[in-house]
Amino acid sequence: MSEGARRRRDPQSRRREIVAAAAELIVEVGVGAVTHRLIAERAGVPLGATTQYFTTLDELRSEALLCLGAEVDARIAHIRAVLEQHGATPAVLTELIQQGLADARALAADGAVVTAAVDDPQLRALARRWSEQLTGFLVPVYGTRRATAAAVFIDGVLWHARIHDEPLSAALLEDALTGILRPRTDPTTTSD
Amino acid sequence: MSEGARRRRDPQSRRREIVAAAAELIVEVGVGAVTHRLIAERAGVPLGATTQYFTTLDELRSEALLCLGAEVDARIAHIRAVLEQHGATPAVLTELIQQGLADARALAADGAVVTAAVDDPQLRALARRWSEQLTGFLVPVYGTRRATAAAVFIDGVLWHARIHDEPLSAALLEDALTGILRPRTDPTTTSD
Amino acid sequence: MSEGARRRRDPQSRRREIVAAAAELIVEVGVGAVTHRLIAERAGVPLGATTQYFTTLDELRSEALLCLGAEVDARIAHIRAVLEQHGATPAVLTELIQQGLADARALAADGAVVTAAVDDPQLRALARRWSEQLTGFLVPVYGTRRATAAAVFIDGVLWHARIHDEPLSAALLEDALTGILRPRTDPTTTSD
Amino acid sequence: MSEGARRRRDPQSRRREIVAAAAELIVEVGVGAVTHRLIAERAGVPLGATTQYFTTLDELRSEALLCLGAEVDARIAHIRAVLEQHGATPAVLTELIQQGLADARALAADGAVVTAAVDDPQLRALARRWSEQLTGFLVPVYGTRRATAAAVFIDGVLWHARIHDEPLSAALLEDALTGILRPRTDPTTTSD
DNA sequence: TATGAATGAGTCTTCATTCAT
DNA sequence: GATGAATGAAGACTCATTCAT
Repeated sequence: MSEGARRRRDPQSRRREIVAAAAELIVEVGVGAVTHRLIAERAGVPLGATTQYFTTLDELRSEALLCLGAEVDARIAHIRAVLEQHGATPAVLTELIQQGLADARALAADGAVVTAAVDDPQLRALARRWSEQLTGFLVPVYGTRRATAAAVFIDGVLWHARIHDEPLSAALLEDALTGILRPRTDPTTTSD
Repeated sequence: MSEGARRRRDPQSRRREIVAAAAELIVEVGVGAVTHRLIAERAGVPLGATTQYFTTLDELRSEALLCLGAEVDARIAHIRAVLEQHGATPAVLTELIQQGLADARALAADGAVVTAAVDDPQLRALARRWSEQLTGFLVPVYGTRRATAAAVFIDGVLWHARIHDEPLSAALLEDALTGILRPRTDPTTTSD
Repeated sequence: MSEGARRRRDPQSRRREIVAAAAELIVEVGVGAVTHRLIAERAGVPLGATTQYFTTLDELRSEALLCLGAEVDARIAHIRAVLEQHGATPAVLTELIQQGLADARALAADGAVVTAAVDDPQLRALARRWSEQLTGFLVPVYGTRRATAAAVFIDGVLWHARIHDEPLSAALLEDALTGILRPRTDPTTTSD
Repeated sequence: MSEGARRRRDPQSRRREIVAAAAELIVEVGVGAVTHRLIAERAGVPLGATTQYFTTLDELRSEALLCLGAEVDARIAHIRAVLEQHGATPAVLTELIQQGLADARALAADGAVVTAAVDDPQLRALARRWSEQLTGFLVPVYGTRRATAAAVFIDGVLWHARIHDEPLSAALLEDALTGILRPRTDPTTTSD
């Protein structure tokens, strides 16, 4: 009847809220520091709710990481749209990177997923998706090799941002991407 | 005499063993998962020994991270030597990267330091040293901008290796580095 | 069902039992010697229960001390009632003191509070309450100065009892109180 | 040869220093908070020295408490001298009390002894000495009963000072002592 | 003899997980 | 089903005491 009661009738959304809270916390405090209590408080649900929907904290953590992976997908969708509309030129990529760097939360979220993936084989596929998809957008234009190299460089840029205070300049980014993506003069090795 | 006998008294090396055990564990399970118990077991010392030499687990962790940092320095010294002897060409860099990727332990150690640095301001300087030094070697030849870009790319390569099973090909690395480090045709922006 | 069965769920009274156990122990072994384990054992609850209800041992200690303070208040209420009914004469006070001395547990409890208060500024107010209230009852009859002096003397009597085996005689108490509370012959300093 | 060597040749004085350090610490942090390490640091001796001279921490603590008792004796000697020279009048006693209250360290030291004595039967005799001796000085003049009452009052004054910020006035002290020590008008109960 | 390293018992505290209500 | 109380296993840390050197 009341709002509280209404909410209680929707286990599905409560579950989602818990996962979302866990995901937030993973980004904020690291995957190893999330606890049932922390999650319950953040989600605004009783402690028991966090064990009701998830057999194990580990399971909840995994689902939260999956949720962060979904966020990555959302950001990739945006990138794909921009690349399709404006073309995958170094200038456009540079602009996209700079937008990405400006979103500290997203940067931290991606970092958390990758960090967790290093130690957890199950997460590796998730962590790879970001660069795989980005590579996928670039392959039709530049071929697998250069596309991969560009994605690798962009990953390097993101890690640079996580441990430096000064961001890399647009000029640096664009120059490097231009160099990476330029056609080879030797036609025997053009793309693969 | 009996099994309860105290261990030999050699504080210096015991301390070193504990730090080494902690460093190993940081690399293996991540900086947030090391505990006194784990370290004591790995080092083969009683639990109390890990608290005798270090006021705080945090202090022990820091020292272990410093120890990993020293390893990084050792690797950098090797890189510098090679670059000075053979020249900092894309081919030589590629060869060095591939050597680096072959040492899974070193790769994981560097990753652990960087990962820890993301959340700990005190470690950021340590984590930056690797790319700063590498950049420093390249600056005299390529200028700051391209040197930095190359270092960023190489960091990207290392992160790629941490979450992929198949390594990047030498051709990809060399092509990309060649592109990143090539002289600009536009003389107004050559180096900085 | 089996021996591993959880205890009944009655948080309120369980909390009270823990505080009561802590209070008992403070009286018995001193505020500095109470530990979670000791309290848990005395209260007949598992160790974890003592930390579930109180964030900190300090918090538990405070609550126990408060609880002892409440006992003091109860005794004071009794004293007030007697004084109001029979008048605050030396004879009545002497009788009350002797009743107080007969209750070894109460004597020890008051001592524990005062002892703890010496080192802990937050407890000082609590420790002062006893003599302040007693003084308050006497002020209307004898004025602040003599009332305070009488309370101070009575405190001395209680401390005497804590470290002596033989109690002070009623005659001694009554004589001293008579002397302390007698009207001054010099009218210039009568009461204040 | 050096000063350090000379000191090492005098185990007796080193022992004394350790006991003195322990006594200081008991007064400062309470009898339950002294540790070997704390004592060693305060005394400026190596940790091992504190276990070399005393089988047990408890033994060291006891000796330190004895040492505090000796300090009490020294203060009593002073009091005796003053009382013998100026007479044990309320005015002289008041002056002495006020001197005593001004020495916060001594006040704390006496308190520590009494507090420890409450829980430790072995110390009770020590704790009683102060008031017994004071009583002894007054008995020849006032008789046992009034002398005891005065000593009890003075103890009350000292405890008052330990938990109040404002000291009792000289007028209050002198009035009370005058009342306690005055000759009884009824000759049947004069002294005992 | 003097020192301080070695050890393990014990302290507070946090939590995952279970399960009574 | 939903809640949060219950429990015990760790975790970090401190220290008395022992004993090699």
